[in-house]
Amino acid sequence: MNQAVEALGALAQGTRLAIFRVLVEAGPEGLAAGRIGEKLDLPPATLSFHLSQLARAGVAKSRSEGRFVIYSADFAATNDLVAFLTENCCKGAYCGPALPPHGIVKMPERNARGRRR
Amino acid sequence: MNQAVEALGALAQGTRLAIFRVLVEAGPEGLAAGRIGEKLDLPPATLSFHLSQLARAGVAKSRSEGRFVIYSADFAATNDLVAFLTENCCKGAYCGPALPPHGIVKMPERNARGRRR
DNA sequence: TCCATATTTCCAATAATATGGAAATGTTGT
DNA sequence: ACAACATTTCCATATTATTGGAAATATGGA
Repeated sequence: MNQAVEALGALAQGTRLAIFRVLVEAGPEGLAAGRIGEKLDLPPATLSFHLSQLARAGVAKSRSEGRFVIYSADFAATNDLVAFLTENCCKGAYCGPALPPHGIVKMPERNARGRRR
Repeated sequence: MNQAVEALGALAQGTRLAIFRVLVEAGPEGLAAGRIGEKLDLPPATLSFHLSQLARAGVAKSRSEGRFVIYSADFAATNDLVAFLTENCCKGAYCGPALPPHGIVKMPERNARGRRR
């Protein structure tokens, strides 16, 4: 619960949500901090502040690669967050009316044997 | 995007997240403000403040019923929010590693003809 | 109408957060 | 060791959010 508040709080801010979406689009590979700053035109101090918030909250992670710091979205944490939000939803019954256009994260396609492609 | 920041901001707070979860559990029927306050032991002013934040952000809605005000979660808005968070995720490819235990909201079951049951 | 109950508004004190310039830190290549 | 670049830390400032007591408002029933 506290974890969820942290994660939501990290995303509940224009600049950070923009950063997060850049990271989601970038995928597991991630993106160097500087590239993110260029895309969103953010001064280094501001960028660094928000990246550290995202990482502290667990929705993004960073790894060092040479003199770059590569940030990427934490997809597992994001899924956990989404699951938490709708936990106990209507005690298990369908609770429309809206039908989601797609899932949280696409399931890997499977062949007839049930193996991932 | 602004809409998403509002929605996330509404949920990014301990008291409000607790309220929201009570509403999610209550389902579309909703719950009178007072009942929520009892469950979470909140003073009226505080409760009212947070309920109005949730409603303003669109993740909850209210209707009057006699002298009660019934609040309920807005499931459609919640789904939109979740969809937005993972939009353009990995440009369409599966982006594990975690597989979600279940969908955002359960799809209604369909029979062989594709009709809802 | 009058009373009991439900919810909201008003208000002030307190705390937390966002911003970005300047300087510090760390890393690579010469 | 030095220069060039990437990122973070330090700092001050401005803005916004949370809290709850007390009073106001609204509804239903006797």
